Amino acid sequence: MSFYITTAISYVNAQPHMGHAYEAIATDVLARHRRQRGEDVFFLTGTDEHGEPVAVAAEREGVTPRELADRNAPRFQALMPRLEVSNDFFIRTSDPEHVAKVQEILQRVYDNGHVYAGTYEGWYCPRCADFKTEADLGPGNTCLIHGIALEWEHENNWFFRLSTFQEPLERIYSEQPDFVMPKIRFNEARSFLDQGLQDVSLSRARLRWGVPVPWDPEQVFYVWFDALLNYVTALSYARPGEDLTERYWPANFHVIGKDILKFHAIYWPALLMAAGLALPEHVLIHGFLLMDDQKMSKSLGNVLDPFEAMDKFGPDALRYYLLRDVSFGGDGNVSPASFEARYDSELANEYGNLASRVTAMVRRYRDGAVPAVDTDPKLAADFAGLGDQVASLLDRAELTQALDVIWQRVRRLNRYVEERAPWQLARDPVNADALEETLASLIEGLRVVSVLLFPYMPGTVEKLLGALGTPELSLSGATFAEHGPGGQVSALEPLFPKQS
RNA sequence: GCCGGAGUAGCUCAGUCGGUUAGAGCAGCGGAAUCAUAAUCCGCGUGUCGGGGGUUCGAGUCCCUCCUCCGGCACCA
Repeated sequence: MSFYITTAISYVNAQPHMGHAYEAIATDVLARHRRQRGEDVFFLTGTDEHGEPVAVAAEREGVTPRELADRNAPRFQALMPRLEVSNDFFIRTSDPEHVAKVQEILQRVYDNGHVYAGTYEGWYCPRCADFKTEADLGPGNTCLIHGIALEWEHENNWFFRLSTFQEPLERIYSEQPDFVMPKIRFNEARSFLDQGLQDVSLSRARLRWGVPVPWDPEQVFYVWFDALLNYVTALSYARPGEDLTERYWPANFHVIGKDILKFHAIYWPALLMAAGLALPEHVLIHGFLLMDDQKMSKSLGNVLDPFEAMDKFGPDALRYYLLRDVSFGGDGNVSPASFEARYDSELANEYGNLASRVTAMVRRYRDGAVPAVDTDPKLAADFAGLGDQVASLLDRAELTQALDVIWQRVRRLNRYVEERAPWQLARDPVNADALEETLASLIEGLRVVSVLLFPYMPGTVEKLLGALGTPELSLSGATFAEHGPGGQVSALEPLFPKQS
């Protein structure tokens, strides 16, 4: 069974920030979870490099657009391993293979009769070399950037017949209520659709930085059409000498931010239909990370810096925090203070310390040998069905809820330690059976929660499972066994050392 | 203006098909324990569930209305 998941591709006119990290992490959790299920996963991310804003930013800095892209794209690429993000390929839309494939697919759209020559009219700023939208007009139709009067100009463009896909799209929205998730975004997309679709321009005549239109080399494609197609083109060249398109297309999930909903929920399926390609199963929209209820922005200064956070606490702590503290799908506040509070109380005290105390007791009372005895059915009952529950929540992209049900078991295990008080049982050999049942049950419980936590905190979990001598990561193994695993526990450094 | 969300304990939020004394975490106060990263566990909440009205045996949960906040409403990546 194949599973293809993508993030949006990042625009290279700026630096990576927390929003990019957040999306990549969330997508990675879903990808790793599916691998745990034994599915054939392909996970794509990358950079979007063409278009006006890159050309403008490059000119401002006195470099070519390609130089700017070549400088910034590696920063996004380097972010992935630092975040422990397990993407299978990193696409750059300036890749020649992508460019050729975009031309091939859009030529097909043209041949299929979905493109026509038209004229775009609007307010044009000669300094910006760009048309302005209604929202960008200064008083008296002036340019907000340059303050000069705009000119009403027109440009010959190629147009995409988006309007002809009104009914097909309506059918998708009535037949697939989970095409766009969560529900609120689905409704937003549908209400957009209900207002009626108009054709959109497919090309730009005044811009050189883009994919040339094959039937009219004087123009380049509007960057969104070039960018969206990355999800398909990447499969054709990600593995040299192999075309993965048959194996993975259509995508199961496109994970994106709510700001680009329209392009993915309306334009993208229409474009795919025009090209005769299958549609993705789900478009999954996440919210924004806020600071003091405002959208994070560098100019405000007080941001939670992902690099700083990782330097101090490690990538797993950041991954955990973002998916734990912000209910996935909605907007949420993040701050250095709440990050450190979660780190101390949950990662260090609850999970990290649980691992420390349990492994220490096995080493202290049984020389590290995990008793191969039956586990406590009372504790096992509290783990019944957990793996299935997590899988079912993650099927619905409920990343925060899934993490919560796992975490309830972390807390359960700390309670169990107190209930059984192994240090008291250890004082009298008459309690040896009870002690061994307790230790075996705790090790088993710790193993199960850790396997389930793997998608969220891969590095930490691998370290812990290694110390437990049970490195198996498959989801089917995340079942609380009736019999303790036996084996040998080795020494374990604190998983999340206290920082202060 | 139209459409869609949200308004629940000091803070952050959960509350599925309307049903027993409205929940969790954090913070605070008190206690137990000592295996562990001084980490854990237990106990402690008289909340106008935004205001008002209605339906119902019964509403945070449905309907109406009002108030406040946020988002979408077409070619910015």
